[in-house]
Amino acid sequence: MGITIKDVAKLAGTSVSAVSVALNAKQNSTIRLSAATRDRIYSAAAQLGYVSNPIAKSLATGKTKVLGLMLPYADAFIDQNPFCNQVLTGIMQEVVHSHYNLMLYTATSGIPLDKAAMFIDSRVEGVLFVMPPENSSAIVKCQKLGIPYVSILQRPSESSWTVNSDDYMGGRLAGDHLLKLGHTKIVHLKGNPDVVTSAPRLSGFQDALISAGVELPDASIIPAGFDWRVGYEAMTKVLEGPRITWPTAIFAANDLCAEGAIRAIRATGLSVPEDIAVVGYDDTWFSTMTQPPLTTVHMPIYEMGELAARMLISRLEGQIPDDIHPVLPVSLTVRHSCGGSALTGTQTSPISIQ
Amino acid sequence: MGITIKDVAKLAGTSVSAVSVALNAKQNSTIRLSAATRDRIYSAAAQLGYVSNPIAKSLATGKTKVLGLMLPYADAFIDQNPFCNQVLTGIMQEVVHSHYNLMLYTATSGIPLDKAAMFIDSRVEGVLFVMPPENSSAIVKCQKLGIPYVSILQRPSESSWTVNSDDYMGGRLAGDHLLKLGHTKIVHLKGNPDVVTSAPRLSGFQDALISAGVELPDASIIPAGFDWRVGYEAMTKVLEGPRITWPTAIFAANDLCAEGAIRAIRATGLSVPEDIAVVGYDDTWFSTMTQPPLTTVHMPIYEMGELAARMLISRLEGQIPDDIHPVLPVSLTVRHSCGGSALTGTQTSPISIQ
DNA sequence: ATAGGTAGATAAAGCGGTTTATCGTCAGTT
DNA sequence: AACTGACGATAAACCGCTTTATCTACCTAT
Repeated sequence: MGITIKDVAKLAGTSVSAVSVALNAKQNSTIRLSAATRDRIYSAAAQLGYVSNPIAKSLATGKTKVLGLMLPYADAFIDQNPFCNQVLTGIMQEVVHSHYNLMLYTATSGIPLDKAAMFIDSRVEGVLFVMPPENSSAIVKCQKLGIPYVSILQRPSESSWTVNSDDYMGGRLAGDHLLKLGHTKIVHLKGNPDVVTSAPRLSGFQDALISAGVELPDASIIPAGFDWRVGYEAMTKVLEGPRITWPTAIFAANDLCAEGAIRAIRATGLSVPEDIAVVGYDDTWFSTMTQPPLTTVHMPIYEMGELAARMLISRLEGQIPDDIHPVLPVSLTVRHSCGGSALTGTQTSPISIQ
Repeated sequence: MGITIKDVAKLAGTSVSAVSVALNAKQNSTIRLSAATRDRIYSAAAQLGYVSNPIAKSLATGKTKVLGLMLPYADAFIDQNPFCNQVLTGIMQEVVHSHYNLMLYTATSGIPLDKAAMFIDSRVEGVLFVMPPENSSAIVKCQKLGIPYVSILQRPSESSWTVNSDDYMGGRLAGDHLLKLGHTKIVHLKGNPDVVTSAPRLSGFQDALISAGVELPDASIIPAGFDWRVGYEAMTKVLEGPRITWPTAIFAANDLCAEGAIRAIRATGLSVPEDIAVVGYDDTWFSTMTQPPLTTVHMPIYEMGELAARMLISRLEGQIPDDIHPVLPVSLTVRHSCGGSALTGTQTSPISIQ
């Protein structure tokens, strides 16, 4: 503990500058060192077990080698939505293999947004956002301070680098699949309107039906959300209507919502997929856990995390990628919640922007 | 950007030392400032939008106000085990309300442990470990460097502060519950042997049976683990034996394992709880998701995260709590996987060490 | 013999704060 | 009138590292 560059210099019989240069293996330094001096410094450092103080280094260089990660509202997501965990895993994978560390922050209830934004003052070099709210004060702060950031699931814009997946195509795939299985009375349990994925998923779904000449009345688009409870409630309401109005298929906002719908369907004495087919969205580990396992739109969640982290890091290193608004392709994972097991394997989105 | 304490001093017409003292509201400082000077400094700082540079502050004070969190092996846990997410949420709750920030790290496959341990060198003031391996190099490093740490789910020892829950009692509650329902042929799907919770859960379970005079043959203790796949496989193996050997109840390593067991039971054409009752362990959100919802031992996971963070922070602030090896009480959450709905509500562990 | 160049290294000035030691000034004592 | 303290504030050292400017030999070309 407490071994500084000075101690190394003293033991090696050199100046601190020499030690600094040697240990950082600077190639473009104006300082030149003989091999002999280098070796003396190396062995002195090794002997003392020297490890450089990153704080001091940061102060001198202005670089902290720390990335920030802002996860959405804790109660609702981190805990109970596998999506966030998988994004986190992807990000971690990339971070662990880099020279950066990750500072974590969650927008928690009870904490004023301004305080949440303060974590940026702890001198992160860049920030990753997951599903940031429309006018996130944290994002505004980054912009004002000129701190680079990349958002996962945010509407692409001039000022932000974003990583998204092809939600429109996801909706389309879900619709096409159900149509192919012969369904025409389909209900969409719509996602939370202030999450950017909700609208394009609906559009894609609508277009699929339109292309097939199938009508989608407004009454078939039910506001729901991303956890199972709202899925349950929305579906229950649907099934409270007269029997003739019942759909034969459901396109749910996500897998959790689909699970809620399935429960509601079961509670009415109907079964999935025999009476009503259900398509989910996300394809996290959870979608294999439902009864029956979900046919669902696969999002490359892990990859989105990885890519966002990679983009941020390369940006910090001065590189600018070809595409700062990548949209990753989605596919359809067919399991058992829609029947129609004739279709096996996954069906990939034709669009494959990487 | 780049507004320093010097700028504030210049504008306020004072020295930098005055600014430093004023803005830190030091009460025990030898430096005294008049109210007038204080005000001039405050308004100068406000006018310039000054925010102190935490890096420089850290270098000067030797405190970084950063906590480290080491989560277990990413592939296996973060992603797919709700346990970790809930611990994280609890930790976050506490951290967000403190003056500390959280640096995240995961032991990932493919990263040598030594490198993983390096994140400690980024000058965290203290570290939280979740389920650290027996001889974690990161823990050894903390000990060597004198960095305080608190482990969640680690065997209590002189050298470590730990937070655990009452696993023995958990096993006991599970056993008692099944016995009360009349079961005598019970199989335990045992947890991974290198996770500390596995052994005490088994002991508690065994003691429950012994107290009731019920025999538990070695063959009824099946090595399994903490994800659904191993639960499925273990259960399948059990059901491959002759019908007479089939148990009437299962005590699973955790909820995921229980889910696997339920699937295996279903796959054999039997049903839960009618043919075989199943008790899980953890009681995360996932345990309400299974069919039927799990009767399970409730661990205060969120609270464990909170408590661990609180202990670490108070330790860093020089306080020593009464108990540095707290064992939180568990309880039994009765749902539907064991039938016996006569028993409702939860049954709390008599032991309640806080 | 002298100027110029280069290899090898060092001294010292930051980076932006904190904190100790020091310094006037003015009121109160003796 | 000289001494003591308290008050209010400042200068300067320091935290550990980076980096620019500087310096000394020594070698080479003219």
